[in-house]
Amino acid sequence: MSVTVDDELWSAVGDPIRRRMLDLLLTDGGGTATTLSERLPVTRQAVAKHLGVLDRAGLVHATPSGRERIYAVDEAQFARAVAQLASVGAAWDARLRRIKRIAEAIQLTRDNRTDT
Amino acid sequence: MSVTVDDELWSAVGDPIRRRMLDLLLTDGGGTATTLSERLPVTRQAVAKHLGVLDRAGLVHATPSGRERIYAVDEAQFARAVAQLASVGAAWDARLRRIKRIAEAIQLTRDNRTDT
DNA sequence: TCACTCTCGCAACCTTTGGTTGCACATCAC
DNA sequence: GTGATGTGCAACCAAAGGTTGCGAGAGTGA
Repeated sequence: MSVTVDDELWSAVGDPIRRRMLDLLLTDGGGTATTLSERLPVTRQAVAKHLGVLDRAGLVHATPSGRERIYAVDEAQFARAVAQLASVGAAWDARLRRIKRIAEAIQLTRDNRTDT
Repeated sequence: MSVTVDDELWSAVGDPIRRRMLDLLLTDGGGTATTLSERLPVTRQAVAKHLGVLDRAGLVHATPSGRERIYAVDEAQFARAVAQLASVGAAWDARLRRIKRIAEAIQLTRDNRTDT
């Protein structure tokens, strides 16, 4: 349970650079490795590798345009990814609540015993 | 915006082994590197390293007990982490919705122009 | 007490991943 | 055609995840 999620997706989103890239691509509606690298603390080649990772995870796709390769977020896939993140978060949250309830129940049991 | 989150936290949760470890610790209420490694596809030492990462991220803490070191999830910190994940998910979701709305607005503008 | 067993931590080593530089090739603009 | 710009590929480096091997405490039992 809870790890029904594609590991590739988590590791794609787990990297801070890749999260910023997704942010930039969403804000600007698209971009190339070069334009992205100008706004990131890494070189163009590093950005290109990250774009490769995101591409393999299906989160972005490239559109060749002349000598450029314009990348954009695949919104459907990205929405699915966000939904999966939310689902895992919700599962963990539910589990925490259950633990808390059990802990309180045990406390009650202890109180009863002390009473007796 | 959106990357207000601790990068350490994301990378801690980004690893599939560490997610399963958190799952196991939550389910069993605690465990040692040895007991965890019996239920994971990696060696005890690898688990110990992951526990170190989770510890430095504040998500778990160890309690020495005789010759064992029992690790348990720090529920408060973990709850904070889940909340941050959820918040980033919500931010991305909101951004997607806004993009969709803008796209529809542009479509309407086009339609108007065609009308004129 | 002494031997045995279990659990742990440390060190050495390997592989993958994120990052860099350097270079060759294609494309646009003049 | 020539120069500037954007891309991809290859080699190289450092950090992270993983393994094996070993030595040192902490329990257990004769």
